Amino acid sequence: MNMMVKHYNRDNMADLLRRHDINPTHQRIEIAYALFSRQQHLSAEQIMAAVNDRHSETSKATVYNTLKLFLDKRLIREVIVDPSKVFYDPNTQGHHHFYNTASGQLTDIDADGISIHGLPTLPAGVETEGVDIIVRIRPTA
Amino acid sequence: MNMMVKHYNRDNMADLLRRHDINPTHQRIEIAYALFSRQQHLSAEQIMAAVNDRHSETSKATVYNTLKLFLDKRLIREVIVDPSKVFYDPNTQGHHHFYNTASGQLTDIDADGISIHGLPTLPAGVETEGVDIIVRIRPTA
DNA sequence: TTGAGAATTAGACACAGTCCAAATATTGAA
DNA sequence: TTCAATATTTGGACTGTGTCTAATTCTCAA
Repeated sequence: MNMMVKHYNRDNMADLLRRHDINPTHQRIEIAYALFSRQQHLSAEQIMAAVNDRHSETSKATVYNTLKLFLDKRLIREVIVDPSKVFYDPNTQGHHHFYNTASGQLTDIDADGISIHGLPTLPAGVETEGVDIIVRIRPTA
Repeated sequence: MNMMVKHYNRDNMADLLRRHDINPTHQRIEIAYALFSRQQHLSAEQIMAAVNDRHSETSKATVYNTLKLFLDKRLIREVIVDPSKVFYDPNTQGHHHFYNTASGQLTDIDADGISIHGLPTLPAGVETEGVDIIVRIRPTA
């Protein structure tokens, strides 16, 4: 559990970026802030809207470039559950998801206390990047 | 385990469709046959290519309509691991996936012998549609 | 101050998937 | 068999994510 940071502001965003080997530019700070201050799953489109709330400041290309950079530096995760768009998740701690296929609603499941038994050994030459459990749910029939 | 059907041909495809409350048209039989005879994960584009191998017979709209119908009737499953396209899976038996994020390779993991402990209870008014485990792997660093 | 590398940008582009109204096929009642 | 109602398929325009590129702007060390 990351108990250290209780409150996110633009200053500790810069520190966070530096710690992940990312040059903290204005745009990168805004994008990180959008994700970390909300602690939610956001799509690229939602992030762009959040960042350009008042004045248009950050281009679509930069949003996508930056999200890819953050992924690369392991600052955020991708959540791929919706066939039409990717969600970006500021929580890189182990956790899983409920996904309501009717509403598109995505909810965290804390990984603490969850265990999986019986997974086969990995093929040679590869390592595990992560294990995602997605519990797909729907309104009771 | 579905031990009954060992070999798939267009005739038992029609039966299979009827059993799932699907009117077996030419196009639907071809699409079902493409998936079930291969027993693989295919994208819509791959299915269209398979079905229109010799002569162009089935339109893009029909491929998408039909896949949606098959999903609805629980004849096939969607596998959502690739941000750019959906895969369709003729295997609706419980199973999970290795997903190689570098190559896009998708491999089945039989669900037999795999158990998950500690999942929280479901929110009210919903039921589980399925539990997917995706083990994301990458070439060793 | 300068210039080289890093970052950002607008906008064209790619492409999976959707939508629609017209055409075609199927069915069943008479 | 015929006809009309219904179900299905179709081409093609369209949407919305996400990518690419060449030009611009920023940063910072010398």
